[in-house]
Amino acid sequence: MVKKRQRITIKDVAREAGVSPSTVSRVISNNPRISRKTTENVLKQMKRLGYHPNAIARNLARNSSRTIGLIMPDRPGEALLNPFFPEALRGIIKSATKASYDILLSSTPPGSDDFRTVRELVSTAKVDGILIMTSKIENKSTQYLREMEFPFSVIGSPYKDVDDSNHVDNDNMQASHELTTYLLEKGCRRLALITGGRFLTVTEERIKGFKKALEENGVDQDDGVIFVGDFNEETGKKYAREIIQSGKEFDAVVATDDVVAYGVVSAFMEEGLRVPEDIMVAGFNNSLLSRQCTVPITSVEIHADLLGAQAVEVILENIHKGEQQKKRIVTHTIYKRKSTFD
Amino acid sequence: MVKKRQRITIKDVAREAGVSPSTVSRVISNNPRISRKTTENVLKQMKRLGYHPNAIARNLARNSSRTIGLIMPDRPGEALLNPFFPEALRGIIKSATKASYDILLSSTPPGSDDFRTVRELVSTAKVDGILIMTSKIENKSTQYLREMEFPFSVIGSPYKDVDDSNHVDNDNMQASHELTTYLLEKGCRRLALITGGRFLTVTEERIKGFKKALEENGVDQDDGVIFVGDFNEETGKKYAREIIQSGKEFDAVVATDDVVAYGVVSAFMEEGLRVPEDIMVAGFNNSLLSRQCTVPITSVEIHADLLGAQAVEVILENIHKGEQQKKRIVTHTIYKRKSTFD
DNA sequence: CTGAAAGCGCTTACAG
DNA sequence: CTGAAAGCGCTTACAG
Repeated sequence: MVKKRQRITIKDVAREAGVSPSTVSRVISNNPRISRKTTENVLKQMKRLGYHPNAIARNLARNSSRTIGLIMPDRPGEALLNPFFPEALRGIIKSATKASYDILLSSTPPGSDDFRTVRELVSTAKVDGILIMTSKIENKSTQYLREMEFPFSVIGSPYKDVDDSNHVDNDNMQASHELTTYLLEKGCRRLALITGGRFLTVTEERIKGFKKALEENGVDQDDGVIFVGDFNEETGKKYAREIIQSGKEFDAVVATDDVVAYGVVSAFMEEGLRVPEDIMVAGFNNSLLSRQCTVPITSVEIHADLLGAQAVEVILENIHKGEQQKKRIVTHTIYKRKSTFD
Repeated sequence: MVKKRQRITIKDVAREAGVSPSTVSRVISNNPRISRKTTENVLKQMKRLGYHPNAIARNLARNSSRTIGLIMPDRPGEALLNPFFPEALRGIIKSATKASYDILLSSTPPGSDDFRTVRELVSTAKVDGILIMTSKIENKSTQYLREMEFPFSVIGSPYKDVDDSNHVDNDNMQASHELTTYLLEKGCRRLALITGGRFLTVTEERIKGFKKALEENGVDQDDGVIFVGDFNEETGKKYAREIIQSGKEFDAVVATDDVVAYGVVSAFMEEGLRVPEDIMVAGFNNSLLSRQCTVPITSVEIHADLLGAQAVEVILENIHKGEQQKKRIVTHTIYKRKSTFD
């Protein structure tokens, strides 16, 4: 058995300092009504005894945990490998730390789902707020949290046309619009867009931006073709081949993730097409891959770390002011590279 | 303000079920001494009232948090981008979930250090065990945890020749030995090894394995040159150029991380060398990059997810049996690819 | 400026 | 098989 060290409590400090536990407690929480002399004396004893307040007892008494629960992407396997995740995590930790909040990585058991985890976190009082990293259009969890008036925020856009409080996202329509416009300005006229699943809000937004740019530039909608796939290399390769075989002489491909764009470039090169000379390619997320592959790929940086940091701040405001925050937008940046002649 | 929902407590359930709070508590914890009839009745009331035990109160009473504190790599910025991290995290979460433990991502404020975070976690009783993801040779934190007899484990090898309890690692010497032997069997005779900093145990181990393989195959030690650098592409490029300029006709390079190996390959190709025809290259970590770059790179898979999962189990055994576990070894696998003619 | 007391919501020996 | 009581280590109105 682990040796039971005798925990030093507030009572021990009180006894040694010759004051009451209440006073010690007030010193801990910097209550200004305690005299300077008493404060110093108590602090001295705390130090001498090596006292540290027990967070759990404090949480119980205060009815708050100073902890934010993190709901990770559904399929951690894949999602964790996307650099978006660690970058967002970094922002989350940074913001939480600044406010002295901890992050609880709660565990969704296999066979279970997010919603269950969310309810569990709320009902057991383990956390003061919940940060959801998925961004499906449908979301029982956010509905539930809203009903319970429990502080939360979502990275991405959880629902369409319903309500847009408590989430943090890029302006995906605008980003897609800018990227497409940039390609049109480069002279491209037949563009393909490869997206993720249509159940993702981000997909819908990027399609809108893509179409809008075509329209504004007088490009026939039929020359803007949309392919729906997954966030992996295979999707890129598959559609690249389709694009070649279509015989429609595309001159640009926009992919919704760099790994997809990478697959597109690879397949083109295998088939003897040159990027960017024969066809331009651009992606999203500005990942390591987009920077380091043979033909560096133009890509939209979405600033995942800021998304994470802002999401935490939304929760904190929700906790402290009880406000359901409006949607917060994080800026994006297009990094222009060789795959589009830059 | 957030609406204060009246929390349903054990007392409410007790009242409705016509029993004492003690009995309800026993039902919650599946105490077998409670009669079947009482149990059913209590469960029914719990359900009817929507009761969920308060984890914080429970933790205080039990003097345990059922939470494991995770100490992330020092410089989260860089480290989080290494795929090792998310993969290990996945294993950690999986193992913790299975045992119904939560993970606390504790925040090391900037300007502070790991050790401080560790002490804070221990002294505030926020966690029952600590998992350290860094693996320096020197480590105040592990010393401290050992002295306090506080359950912990480390991924990697924290110290040399001192004590080897409570950590989980690959057999880095063996892995390096195997990889080197494989290259020697391919006919290579002048090998370069590019490592990370010498303060890392993994560096020392891989150097040992490298040298041992050379020795066993009667290759002159002078033909096995060691370069010390960082875990990035630049290191690879820099030493690749040195290798070319040395005029020593190297025929293989082993890099301690795929991103370094990638830099090596890039620089060689820029200089007109062919990989693998002119020189072979191999790396460690079997990252996406090693699989997806133009010349796929032979790499050692270290199974980061298993390292994470095992690290959690070591902590759990430490918590429950009080045993300082011996070192646990996780297997590795060499993936042979084009960069070494496979 | 400080203390006595009640309370946060559980658990668990002890007694029956 | 079940209950009354004490306790986990804090916080915080209330009173002075």
